[in-house]
Parts: sequence; structure tokens; C-alpha cells
Amino acid sequence: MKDERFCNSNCPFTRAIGTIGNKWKPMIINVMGTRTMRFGQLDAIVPHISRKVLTEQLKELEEDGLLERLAYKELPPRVEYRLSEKGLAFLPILEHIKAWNIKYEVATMPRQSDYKYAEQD
Amino acid sequence: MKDERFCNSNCPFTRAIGTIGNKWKPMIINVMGTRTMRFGQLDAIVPHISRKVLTEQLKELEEDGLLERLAYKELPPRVEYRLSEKGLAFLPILEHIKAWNIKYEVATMPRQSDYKYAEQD
DNA sequence: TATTCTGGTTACCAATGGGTAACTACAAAT
DNA sequence: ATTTGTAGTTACCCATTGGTAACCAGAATA
Repeated sequence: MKDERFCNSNCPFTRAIGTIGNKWKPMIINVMGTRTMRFGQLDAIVPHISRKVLTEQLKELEEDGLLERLAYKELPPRVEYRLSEKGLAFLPILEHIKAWNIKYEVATMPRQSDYKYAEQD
Repeated sequence: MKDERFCNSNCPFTRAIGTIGNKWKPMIINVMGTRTMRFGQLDAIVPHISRKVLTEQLKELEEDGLLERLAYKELPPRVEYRLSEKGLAFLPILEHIKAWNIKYEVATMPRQSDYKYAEQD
């Protein structure tokens, strides 16, 4: 859930953090990139996320205009998600974060045996 | 607390999100900017934060090399915080986020009567 | 007939996040 | 002698987050 105190702030930066300031949304946006993806794909690719949380976060991202949801009236259902113009405009920021981390990170690298989930990159 | 699953990822982006992917750290970094600030100042200026949470987040930011802590051996104690090179390098990213929000935000503005706390900006 | 497939929703429970208030040390000021 | 001021720490407790598993529709497949 979004923090209403932040979203109701008079500061645009505070409002931005209220909107995308958690760990799940940047992960989802980064995974989607310019692709159109279905719910099941996102569930499989976004690391460590559960269906419940994915559903919540996708709903909020749609409400905030970061992504578009296309539901096909088929059975079994098919739903496709893709970033809106606003969402796409956020991608370069995520690239900066990645570059920043690569440049400055000093922490020890994880052992190969430490990770169990497939991730992009 | 940081999410160890994220911080132990083999993906640099995921690790970055594990490090700064919450709402408090971007807020603290943004408030500090290039200034040197004392604990009490941060407590007063960072919106909605409590001393307990501020303590935790400052400790993690220091551990992750984003800021430096200077404790003077005086009474009453004086502690000063300022961003490290790594922390300063994160500021442009926050500026991008602010600009992104100003450009794309469509949500309704808060009524003046809605906010009670002084904030910078 | 039973299973599979998809994109959810729901109930239940455990873990985490976060707020408040009290407490600390000790010097300086009142 | 008491209050003030700083930068926390701690205990206690409530609220939020998040995980798991079960369940749904309804057509296609075996």
C-alpha cells in the first residue's frame, strides 16, 4: 500500500517517493522494460514476489498511470501489461541506479550457492 | 531493515533496490543534500519520521557507505552526518525522480488543509 | 470424467514495520 | 538542587506487510 501521508505532501519529491518508494515497484518496472508481459510471466520472473503482492502492486501501478492493463475476454483469461509513457520515462532512472550501484558498491559478492531464483540480468 | 534476499542477489539492480529501496532512505538523502546535518535537524526536517526509524536508517546508510557519521566526544553529545562520495553520487538520481514526477504526475493536488508538517521544498 | 490452464481473490496466519514514551549520560545553566 | 539539552536505546504494543494454500470460471484436452 502507498503511504497517504507521502502522497498528500506538497513536495513533488515526497509524492514521488510515496508512489514508487518501495522495493517491488522498481523491480516490476525494471523487469517489464519495453516488453509486453502477462501476469504469469511477471510472477515467474520478478524475484521473490508472491501472486498476492504482484496483484497489489500492478493495481497501484495502473492507478498511478505507470502501466496499462489489457484484459482479453478469453478462457482461460489472458491479461497483458506494458509500461505507459510515464512508466517508460522511469526506465532511464532505473538504469542510473544500476550504474550507480555498479560503480560504488563495495559489499562482498554473494556466493553462487546463495541464490535460488532465476532473475533477469 | 534491508531485505537480505535482495541484497544477496546476483543482479546489481536488485542489490541496489535491496539497499535503498524503501521510502525513508531517499527522503533522508534528499534532505541532506550537500549539507552537514545533526541528528536533531534530520529528525525535525525529514517528514513523518520517528527518532527510532531515523536511527535505524542512518545506521544502515552508514554501513552501506552512503554517509559518514562524525561523533564529537562532548556533552551533550554532538553527531554530524554528511553524504559520502557514494551518497552524493545518488543525488542526481533523486533530481531525476523529482523532475519525472513533476512532468508526469496527474493526481489531484492535496488541499492545503491536508498537511500538517513542515517540509522542505 | 477428470485434469489443465490463467489470472486472479480470499482467508488465515506469521513476520516485520513503526509509533510512543521512558530512560541514559553528564555538563552547563538557572 | 533542578532543569535543559543531545543523541540515542529500549520496551511495549499496534498496524501493516507479506506468505501460503485453497478456491473460482469455463473451455480445451486426455
